[in-house]
Amino acid sequence: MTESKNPAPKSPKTPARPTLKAVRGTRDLLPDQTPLWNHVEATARALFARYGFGEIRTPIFETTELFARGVGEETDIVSKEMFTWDDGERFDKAMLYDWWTRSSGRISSAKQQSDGTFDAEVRYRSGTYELVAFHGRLDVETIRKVQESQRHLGHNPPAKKRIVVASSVPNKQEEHPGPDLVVEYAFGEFNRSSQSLTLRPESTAGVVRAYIEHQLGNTGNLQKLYYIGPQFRRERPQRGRYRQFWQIGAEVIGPQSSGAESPLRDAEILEMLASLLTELGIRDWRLELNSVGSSEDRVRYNAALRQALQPIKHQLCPDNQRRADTNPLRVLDSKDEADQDLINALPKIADYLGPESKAHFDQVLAALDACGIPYHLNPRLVRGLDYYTRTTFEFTVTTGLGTQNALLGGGRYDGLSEMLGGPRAPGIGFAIGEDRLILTLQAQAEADNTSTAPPKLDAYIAPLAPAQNPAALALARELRTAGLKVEVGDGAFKLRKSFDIADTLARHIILLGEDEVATNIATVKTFATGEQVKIPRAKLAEALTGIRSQPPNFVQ
RNA sequence: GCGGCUAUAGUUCAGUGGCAGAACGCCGCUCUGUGGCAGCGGAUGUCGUGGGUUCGACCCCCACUAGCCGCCCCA
Repeated sequence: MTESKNPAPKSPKTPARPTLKAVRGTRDLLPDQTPLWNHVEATARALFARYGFGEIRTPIFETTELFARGVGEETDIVSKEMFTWDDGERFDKAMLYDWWTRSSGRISSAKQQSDGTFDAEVRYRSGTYELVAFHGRLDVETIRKVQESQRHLGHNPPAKKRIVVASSVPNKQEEHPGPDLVVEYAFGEFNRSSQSLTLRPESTAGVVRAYIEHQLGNTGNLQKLYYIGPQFRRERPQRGRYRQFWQIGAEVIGPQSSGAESPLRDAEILEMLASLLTELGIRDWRLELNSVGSSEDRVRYNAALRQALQPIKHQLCPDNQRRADTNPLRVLDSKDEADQDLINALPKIADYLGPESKAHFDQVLAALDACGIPYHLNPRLVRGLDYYTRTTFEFTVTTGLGTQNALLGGGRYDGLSEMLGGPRAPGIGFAIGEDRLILTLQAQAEADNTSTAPPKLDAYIAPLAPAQNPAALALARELRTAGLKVEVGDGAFKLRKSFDIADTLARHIILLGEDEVATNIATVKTFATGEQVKIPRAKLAEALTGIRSQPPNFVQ
């Protein structure tokens, strides 16, 4: 951008142009990071495929209503932690006028003001007078005037003198300008073309919406779906917590006849997650497991909890006192030291499970035992989203996350599809916090003194003079075509510099001077050994492939 | 949303109410087809932004912004 054409008037102190930065809670992943991310994602994709999962990609924004109904209106996520905006047209006076003009009737009077707004109008609509005031407030005087003008035009005022006013004041209310008149303000109607949209704070609701919308249940088959993508929550950034964060998740959902409700599915998901973490090299993970029962069980338990909390409430911290009233289940989540004993003494959900829920949970545990998957029953694991039923779980780790030690979480959501207006479709799913997974891998690698740095290139081609540049690029093309990872230097570089660069980037340096180009025999030096050999061009690719070391694992 | 800590060179960080610093990195030279070591030389900053106190502020005070950590909550 040139900026000198119209220089701003000189001020004694030219204010510095603020540097543009990634917005709060978002970040860039640079090439030294992305290989690890890709490794994680590729590992997950390959593993999910072995379990019969297919990828689903849903939009990163949905209607706000989807999350309100799915995740739960009263959850913190929906009530205060989403990126939500109004997608409607801007509400202004010109738009109001346009809307009324298009929608019905004729406009009997419209006095346009110099500023482009309109004073007042009246028209018939559905048997009543409707008066539209775009400008200023309605008073009795205005209304009388309008009624007068209607009579002059030969209209009789309707018997029922209810006047609907398009108001730019959002609070709908009524006024009584006179004994025979009621003025009703209608604001909401003019927003009807707008829609509240939200960047997805999680993906399960969107996936289930897609399941319903595309009638995947009608196939009769179990749907096994996975996704990898960004999510958005408007929270205060912290370690492992970003406003745009990434989740790797999967859902198993289907009609009851497909076996979607089987405890085997719960156990399979958990076993798959254990395999994934192990395959990624995550050590010391811990599976916390609980059953929050069916929705009926939960109602009974909630009641019991409220009752048990009532007498001891005053002994709890203020936060827990509040939760005791609003959402007793969340008291169980509390980390408040002083309250722990009291909380541990509260009734356990396990004692309130109906026979079906109990049997379901027992079968999950039996399948996990058969697979040799270790788990810890945690009667206080209730989780934050409204839609969870029966099995809920969390995998935690001890390395790298500080207090944000939950690596992934999930559970069963047997009623979610119905909540979204869909068919009965029990399901279970999970979401891995990919940012946290990466942090854990990096912290582990650091503890082990191993590197998560991307592997080096196979070769760096150093032309010794600008005259060899074309030959260098031609050779690079040849080697790259053969599948080697190659960088090309520049003949303008001094040899010392070429060596320096080459050593940081690649395992081999290929020297290309006049001799090498003339004879088609390259000089190749291996940094690890210091060994230098002459290799004919025709055998170069093969030779470099042969001495390529194993690609290092990211995490050992 | 609340609380604590932090913000100085590309990076990691010292620093003092009175000339802006180190290490690493970067560039050059010693050394024109053989680097990593060593020596010598060099560049780089509106000291986060805005205001205030002061003869004088990177330093003290206030506000803002951002980051980190914790709370809330969550993956």
